[in-house]
Amino acid sequence: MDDKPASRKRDSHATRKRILAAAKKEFAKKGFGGARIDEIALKSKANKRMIYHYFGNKEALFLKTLEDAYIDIRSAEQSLHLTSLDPEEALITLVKFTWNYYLKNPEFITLVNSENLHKGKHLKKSQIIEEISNKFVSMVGAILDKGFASGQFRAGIDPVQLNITIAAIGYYYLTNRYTGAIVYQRDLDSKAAYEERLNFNIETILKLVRAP
Amino acid sequence: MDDKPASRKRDSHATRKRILAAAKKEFAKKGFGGARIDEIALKSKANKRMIYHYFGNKEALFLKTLEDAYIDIRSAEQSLHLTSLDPEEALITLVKFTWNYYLKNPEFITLVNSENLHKGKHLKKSQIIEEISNKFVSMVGAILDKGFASGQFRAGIDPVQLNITIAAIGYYYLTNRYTGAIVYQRDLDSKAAYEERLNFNIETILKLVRAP
DNA sequence: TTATTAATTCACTATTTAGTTACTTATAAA
DNA sequence: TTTATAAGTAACTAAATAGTGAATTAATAA
Repeated sequence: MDDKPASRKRDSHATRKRILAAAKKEFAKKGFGGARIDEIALKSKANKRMIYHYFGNKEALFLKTLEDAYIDIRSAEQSLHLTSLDPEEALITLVKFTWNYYLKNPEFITLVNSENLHKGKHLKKSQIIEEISNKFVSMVGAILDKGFASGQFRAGIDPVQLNITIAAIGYYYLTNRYTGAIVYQRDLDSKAAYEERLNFNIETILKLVRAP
Repeated sequence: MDDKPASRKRDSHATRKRILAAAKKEFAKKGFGGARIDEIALKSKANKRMIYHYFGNKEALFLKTLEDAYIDIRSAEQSLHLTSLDPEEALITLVKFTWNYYLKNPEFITLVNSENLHKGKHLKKSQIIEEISNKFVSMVGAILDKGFASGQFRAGIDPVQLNITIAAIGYYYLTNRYTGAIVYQRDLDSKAAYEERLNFNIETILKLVRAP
């Protein structure tokens, strides 16, 4: 009758996953310094000892959490297959994707912020990040080349600066929407506000790249 | 002869200032959660008890630190007297100022990041922020109006979105330059890199506002 | 069945932490 | 000089914190 085995009482894979999921939330919510290992143990329903058993210490756990976050966004970007689109359409898609990814994965932003607060000391130790980032930059470079060849884009646009700008205009708005709402005395956190900002961002990028 | 009084052994004003200066550094370096009151006491050469005497608790000290940071940048902006400049020149000046302020006051960025991690809970309690921010937004609005009247700028640009964008393209680059250097495998932290980015940012803003 | 391996738990520690109690002492006004 | 006020200090606490030693127990291979 019951073809599912009784839920395993010992499952290192599942335990690791639960720990990483809880760590992502905790680090994202409170930053590296504010995050508590005891809280991660509690939320993951793992014994605290297991965190040290699998990940070593708080810093190594943070690095693994951060690596996973980068792997997730980069593989999502790859699956957009932007190079097969019309160049302008490709950039619009990228701006939209970036915005929506940040919006739906707020942990990504706060993890990266926390890592930058520590001047990249954890990520520097990572083996995997450079590889997955390379593909991404060259993809945007290819879009720019294609757009220049077709006469849609102007020449000499640096793909790294463009990438940074695409990230910046979404990332900054979302990460700073709480102080922004106070400073600008405007609701920046509603569906309508999100839509307005995304349209503004698309316009910004298109005006930046279009041939005169 | 000696018209300066011998340095007072009791000087509440000086002590408050030393505490605030140390708090700014400590909160900026480690975030709210990572900052340590004992460290602030040590660095300010004040007794820890004085911190609680003058500021109440860690959260209130953080709010005061943050308020001072906002007051500083807003008053510096006011003294640019942008509205008396040619509109395009005014925007270029603002982009340059914003960039250089962030560059020379890295604490501002990390304090604001930390506050946003906590969803603005401290700044919400502030009385003073809204007042000083109002002036700023209307100043940029006035520049845009003037530029439209002269035919230099296009119509319908939202000053709040423009402000956010001007901040974003500088802020994001600088706050994320450590992970950025790893991801993009490029030195983002040199004088040449700064200059390149600032020029790119000026270009971005001008292309965004210029009349077609 | 037995031995081995590894997942898991429990109880613990040394240190750090925000915040406090109770005190001393310099300053300035009356 | 006296006295009130406020600046400053020392010693403390209760709770939290990252990290550990050692035992227990479930799964698996021999």
